[in-house]
Formats: sequence, structure tokens, C-alpha cells
Amino acid sequence: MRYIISDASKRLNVEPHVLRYWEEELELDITRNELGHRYYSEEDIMVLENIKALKDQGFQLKAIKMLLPSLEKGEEFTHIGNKGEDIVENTGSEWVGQEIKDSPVANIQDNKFQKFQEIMEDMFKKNLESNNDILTEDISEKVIKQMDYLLRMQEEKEEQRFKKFDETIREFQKMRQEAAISKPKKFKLFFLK
DNA sequence: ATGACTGACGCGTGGCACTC
DNA sequence: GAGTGCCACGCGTCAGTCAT
Repeated sequence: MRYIISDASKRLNVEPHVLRYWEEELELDITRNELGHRYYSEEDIMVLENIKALKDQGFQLKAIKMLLPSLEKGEEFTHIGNKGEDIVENTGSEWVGQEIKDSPVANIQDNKFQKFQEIMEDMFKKNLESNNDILTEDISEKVIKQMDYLLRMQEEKEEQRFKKFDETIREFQKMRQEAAISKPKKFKLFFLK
């Protein structure tokens, strides 16, 4: 099932130019036909529904962009910060497919996420060193909370990746064993013909 | 000032009705 | 059937608006 922009717009209750704007801002990978027209898949619609829900909760597009890899996996977030603060809480997750998680796009986004974390850590460290007196305890607590959550999310991601990798190796070994057993039979039949 | 739209513009394409 | 005109819809771009 695929939707053109007008259908997607009706379904999501969002103007077509807003969908184009989100696509550009969030660097969404929307497929096009030979005319260059957008085709939205069910997965695209689901991601856009999540984006819309986050927008309604008060998230900024930049924050949504950071959460996009998780959104694509079906994870849900709740905005727990004040207005203007993008502090989130993971409120559940749902596995939607290995293809998305292991896709090159997802890997690129993971790298961006990691880069963001490094920048945040560096900034935080520098701020602590140079502006120790200026930073209030309240602000520090919020940033630490956010960083702690981001780090936990990354750790979970890594753990899942290793699990999947281990499963893939086992699957591959099993397939090789099966192939080794079945191969001579086929060979025999071929010559019997 | 900044982020997030929103409207307008010009252009391309496809579908349909109409005429020859 | 082929050519033409009109309309709807899609595209990208850019300037403007509005809320924070």
C-alpha cells in the first residue's frame, strides 16, 4: 500500500507542504516515482504519525530528528520537560524489522546520534570546567538526566545489535550445516537424470 | 532571533473533453 | 486516432508570518 502526498496529507491531517517541510528538515527517505512524486509507504505513514504525535507533545524538529532511528523501530516517547526543553522518557518499544535497524540509513543516523552525544559530553565537560560557579544545580541535574537517558538508550541499542549479530551467525552456521547435508542428494539426482 | 510553518509563484505532468 | 486546451495536482523555492 502506497500513498501520494495528498492521500498521506489527508490520512495524517497535515498539509502537503508540511510533509515536504518535515521530509527536508528531518532528512526522511521518502521514495519517489519516475516523475519525482513522493510515494509514502505504510512504514512512512507510521513514522510520520509518530512525528506528528511528538510535535503535538511539544518536541522541536531537531529533537525529533535525534529520536528518528528509535521512531523507525516503533519506540514511543513522552515529553517530560518543560516547554522548550526536549527531555524525553522512553515509554515502550516494539520491534518492527531487522531491515530498518540494520539499514545503511539507520547506521548513518546512529553515527549522527553518537556524534551528538560526543559533542554534548564535551560541551558539558567544558562548561563544568570553565563555568562551574555559573551553572546552577538545577540545570546540571536536567542535563545529567538527559545524558544518562541518551547513554542508556545507546547501550540498549548496542546490546540489541550484538544479540542480533549473534543470532545471524548461528543462523548462518545452521544454514551451512543444512546445505552440507542436502547438497550431495541434489548432486546425485542431477546425474540420475 | 529563531523555529516552524504558510502562501504564492512558475513550471511540469496526466487526465479528460472537445474538435478535426 | 491525433492534436489542442483546460484543469487538477505535484514539484522546488523563497519571502512572509507568527509564536516563543
